[in-house]
Amino acid sequence: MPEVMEISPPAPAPAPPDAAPQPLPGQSRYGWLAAGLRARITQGEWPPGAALPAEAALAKEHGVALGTLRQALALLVDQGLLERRHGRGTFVRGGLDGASMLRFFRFRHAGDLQAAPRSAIRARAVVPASAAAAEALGLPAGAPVLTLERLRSLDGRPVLLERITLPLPLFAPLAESDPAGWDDLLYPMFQRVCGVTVHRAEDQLGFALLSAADAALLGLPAGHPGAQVQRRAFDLAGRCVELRHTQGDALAFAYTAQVR
Amino acid sequence: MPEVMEISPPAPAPAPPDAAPQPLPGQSRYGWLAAGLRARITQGEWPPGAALPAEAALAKEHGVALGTLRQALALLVDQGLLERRHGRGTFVRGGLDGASMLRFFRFRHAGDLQAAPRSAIRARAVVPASAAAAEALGLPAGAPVLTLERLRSLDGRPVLLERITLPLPLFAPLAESDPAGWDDLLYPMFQRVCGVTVHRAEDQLGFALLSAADAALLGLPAGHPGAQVQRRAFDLAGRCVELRHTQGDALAFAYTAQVR
DNA sequence: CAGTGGTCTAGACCACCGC
DNA sequence: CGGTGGTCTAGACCACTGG
Repeated sequence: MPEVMEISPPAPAPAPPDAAPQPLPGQSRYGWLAAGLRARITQGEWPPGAALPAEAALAKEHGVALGTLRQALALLVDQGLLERRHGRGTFVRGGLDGASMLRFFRFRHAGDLQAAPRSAIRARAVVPASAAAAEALGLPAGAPVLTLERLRSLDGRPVLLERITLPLPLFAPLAESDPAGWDDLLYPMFQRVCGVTVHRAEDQLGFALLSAADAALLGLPAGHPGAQVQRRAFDLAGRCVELRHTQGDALAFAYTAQVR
Repeated sequence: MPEVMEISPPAPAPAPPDAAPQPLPGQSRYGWLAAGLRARITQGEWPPGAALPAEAALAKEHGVALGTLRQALALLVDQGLLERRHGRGTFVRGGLDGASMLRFFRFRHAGDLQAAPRSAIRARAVVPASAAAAEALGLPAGAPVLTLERLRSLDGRPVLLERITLPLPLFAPLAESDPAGWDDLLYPMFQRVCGVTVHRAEDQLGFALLSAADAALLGLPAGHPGAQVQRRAFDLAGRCVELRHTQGDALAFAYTAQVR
């Protein structure tokens, strides 16, 4: 089962009756189908959480055998785009929940039943993007971006300090609304307010000593070791829609990686 | 496609002509087949690197359609047990190469063309297992284990300090041979000398300051921040066959995690 | 109960590999 | 060229879900 996805998917709508609409360039039919379905999903024909038509219907619509259509769906499933539920249907996966940063840390304190993490926006600004940020977000050099500084707390104790960069035409609604009223989880709010689904992310982990100012915000001594997470988050279409630099107490860092 | 693997696989040999040999308890045929093939692999019928019989032959042997047999193979492929090569065959995957610890660090120095990492065994001993080690390795409390202390170097600079615990009946050959003659990569040597294939590992990443002695071995000042990797390595049958604690310069640590 | 995805079959033909 | 895995078909039947 090759993992590549072909380019130029077929037309979303059913084909004209003659002149075969799927001139398979040199690849598999199911790969082509998957690319077509992916396009219809990223274009919003089936929003996150919605159910696709039944397998039989999709197979008939594309004039293809059931097994072939199922192979296409399987591709999209292990790309994380779809989710199948036996007896219910095939659904477009929702976005990440935004609480995922805490998975890198162990902040439990002796038998605490964990309270929900709280979020406080400390600063918000519209600034020209740095060269690196523009590059990562696919913006022209110096394009305006929205930056946030955010402190996350557990049981009233500050535990994570985050600096977030968002591309600006897309996140304009957040440049105006009152941060005091924002949700504790950003990604569901991105979805609701800006229509942006954060679907996948790459987290680069590292360690560095905390600056005096950053350490103070986290209630730690200056020069305390900090765990650093540099995140690039992507939407359904694979475009980078967020840069996030997260710092926390290195001594609370714990993460399990699977090898092979 | 459920991911579970059924218990009590069918008999390895072809079935007696009557009295159906595969009394599917309540699960899928391909899951049952996969369990049977897995057993034959872990029992050494097809050693790592060897090719399985062709799909058609296996399907006929088990009295099953091609598609069903292919589903079973697909299960074992994404469990990492098998590897398929178009036009060549289906092969039992070899073990890990043992260089995988370095993937957590960036030790490049300005334009160096990287030399192969070197390994030096600093200490070897047979000792009673700690309670935690015995538990993890599935040994009785206080059973004898082989411990190694090992320093890995890049271009002559020490970069990683490792403390390794190995269960003893299994690794007895290593308790006697001369460590000076050992390979730089341990896992291929485990395979060759002890017949142990390291197939999968779980690495728990963390952070702690280095002790004065450990820091000295790494050429770092006492109390320098250290990245810690606590590894449990497993063989083809899923048994834990190695515990390894690795320390390195936290400031050289870099790892990228994929989020969903 | 009707509708969904999951399993399984028995074929055909294609694409890749190595000799 | 012969052997391998990869794709595709057109069906049948099973298992799960929800009203």
